[in-house]
Formats: sequence, C-alpha cells, structure tokens
Amino acid sequence: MESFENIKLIMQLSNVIIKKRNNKAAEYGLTSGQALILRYLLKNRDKEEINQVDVQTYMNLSHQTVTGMLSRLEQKGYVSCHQSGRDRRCKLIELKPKGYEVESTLIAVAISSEQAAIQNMTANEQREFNRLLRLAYKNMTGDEFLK
Amino acid sequence: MESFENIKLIMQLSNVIIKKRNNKAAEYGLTSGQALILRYLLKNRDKEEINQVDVQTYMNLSHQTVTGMLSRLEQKGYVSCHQSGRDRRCKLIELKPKGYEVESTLIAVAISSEQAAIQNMTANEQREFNRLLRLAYKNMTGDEFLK
DNA sequence: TAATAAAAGGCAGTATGCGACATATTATAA
DNA sequence: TTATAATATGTCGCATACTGCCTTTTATTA
Repeated sequence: MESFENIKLIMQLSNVIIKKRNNKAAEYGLTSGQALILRYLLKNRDKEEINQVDVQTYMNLSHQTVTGMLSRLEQKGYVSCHQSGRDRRCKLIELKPKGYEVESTLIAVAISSEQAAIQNMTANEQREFNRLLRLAYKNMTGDEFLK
Repeated sequence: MESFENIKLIMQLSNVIIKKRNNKAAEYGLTSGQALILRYLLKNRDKEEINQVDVQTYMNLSHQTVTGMLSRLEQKGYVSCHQSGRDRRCKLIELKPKGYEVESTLIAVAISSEQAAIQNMTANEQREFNRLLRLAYKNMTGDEFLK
C-alpha cells in the first residue's frame, strides 16, 4: 500500500492556516477562532437565541474550550453573555456593537484566506478538493460536515 | 464565486484527527505529537546526529513548541538530550530503549489512522486527495510538503 | 410526586502552539 | 582580529483544546 502521510499533511496545513489567520486577526485584537465565532454569530443574528451549545456544535469543540473563547470575546466587548430566561442552564450570547463593526473586515479576511488555499486550482479541482475533504471528515467522524 | 469553507473543514478535520490519535497514544502514555516525533527519530536512527532544529523542520513547528515536546519526551524516558560536541548551540537528541520498544505500536497506529481517513476512496481519489492537499500546502506556505 | 437521568456549563490541570524577548555560540565581514 | 550577523535554543505569557470532575437546572420515569 502507498504511504501518503495525508494525516501529517492535514495537521500541518491546519497549523499553517491558523498561524496566518491569527496574524491577520491580531491586527484588530482577535484570534482566528474568535473571528470564526463572531462570523457565526453575525450570520445568525436573526435567530431568537444563540447559546453556547450552538457555538460548540458549529465549531465542533468541547464546551470547556468554547467557555474560554466566549469569555475572552466578552472581556474584549464583542459579545455579552447572560443566563437564558427560556432555560436557566443556557448561556444567552448576544453581539454587541463592536461585534457588528468588524463584520466586513472578517468577511474580507475569510475570503482572502479561502482564496489563498485554492489558488492554482481549476474549478473542477476545487470542487473535488472540497468533496474529498468532506469524505475524509465523514470517514473520521461518521457525521456530515456542516458549514 | 462558490463558498466552500474549505479552511474550516481542514481545521476541524485536523482537530478530529488529533483527538483520535491522542486517545490512542494515551494508552501508552504519549500524545499524538510526541508519537510523531518518536517515529521521526526511529526512521532516522542511522543519522550521525539529530538536533532539535531537525525536529522543528520535520514537524513544521516553532522552536518553543518543540522545546516543550522534547522535554516531556525526555521526562518520560523516551529520549535523552545533551549538548552537541560538534556545535555547542545544538541539542543532541538520542532515542532511549523505551523509544525503540514502541516502534511497532507507533507504526501500527499511524497506518490505521491513515487508512481511516481515506477509506471509501478509490485509489485514484486517494492520489488526487494527496495531490490537492500538497497543492494547498504549497499555496499557503510557498514550500513543498516534505514527508 | 419523588427519584433519576440528561443537558448546559464551570473549574483545574495538562499539552500544544504561538509571539516576544533573551542568551550562548558560530559564522561572516570589515 | 574584532565587530556584527546569523543560528540554536531557552523562558514567559497567552490562547487553544483536551480529560476529568463538579453544580445547577430541566426532562423523564417509576
């Protein structure tokens, strides 16, 4: 059998991407993970209520990790967190004005990062790359990847 | 332009892979990163000298990160580190017997993890997946990915 | 209704992974 | 040869990311 070392490649690719995005996000006082959470909140601003567990599902991270990330976003004034009236176990997450202000910047950075990764790929290759990444994700998790 | 969110997919795929490998490696007191370093040292056992900078290059990680990982491998008795006689700035890394003992286990785990990711892919799809991952890596870093 | 299970989230500890900064040693240039 | 640059590595502090363990609140079941 052929030995591709795809696993090491995926892990290093991820590290490189995170490093680049951290450097970009640092220009406005964020990290790449915090920026991704903000984009999720902005995209779902019309939802009645967003709780921590929704962020965990979107990010596919443990609740302990997300607790820390949200508390740092709150400290910086991007979001505010309160106990939900609907279910007192839940943490209601709301975007503050500072969160709305960075929306266009976050989108621009995300697009440029996405473009950097797939440059020099034809449209067909881009579709195939995405399809195979999703297949690998499903192989490893048993679940479909959700945008 | 199409929005694939490949970046988020790659990052989450990497997280899932690391989590699975950490669980496996924990059975014999290692982490996934430590296991990868040991495999590198085992593969290069015939080299005259391996220094920390070689591990950094192989892992594509910063020297601060590798310093910590190596010191934990040393604490656990897998490697021993000394000052190099050839160049006193360099840290000579040597495998201890405990390192050699886990070789077959490390290889078995690595293969099974690699196989898990690419199951349900045809031989052609596997080659294409690897080629596109390498292209993305080169797009992001400017360098070729080295096994 | 009362006991129990499940869900949401918090805290402590450990391991990556980085930037910033510092030190020692070697290489290079004036 | 001496000043300067480059290299190899270290420490500190911070942000992820996890497991393990805990509390509070809601849901379920006897």
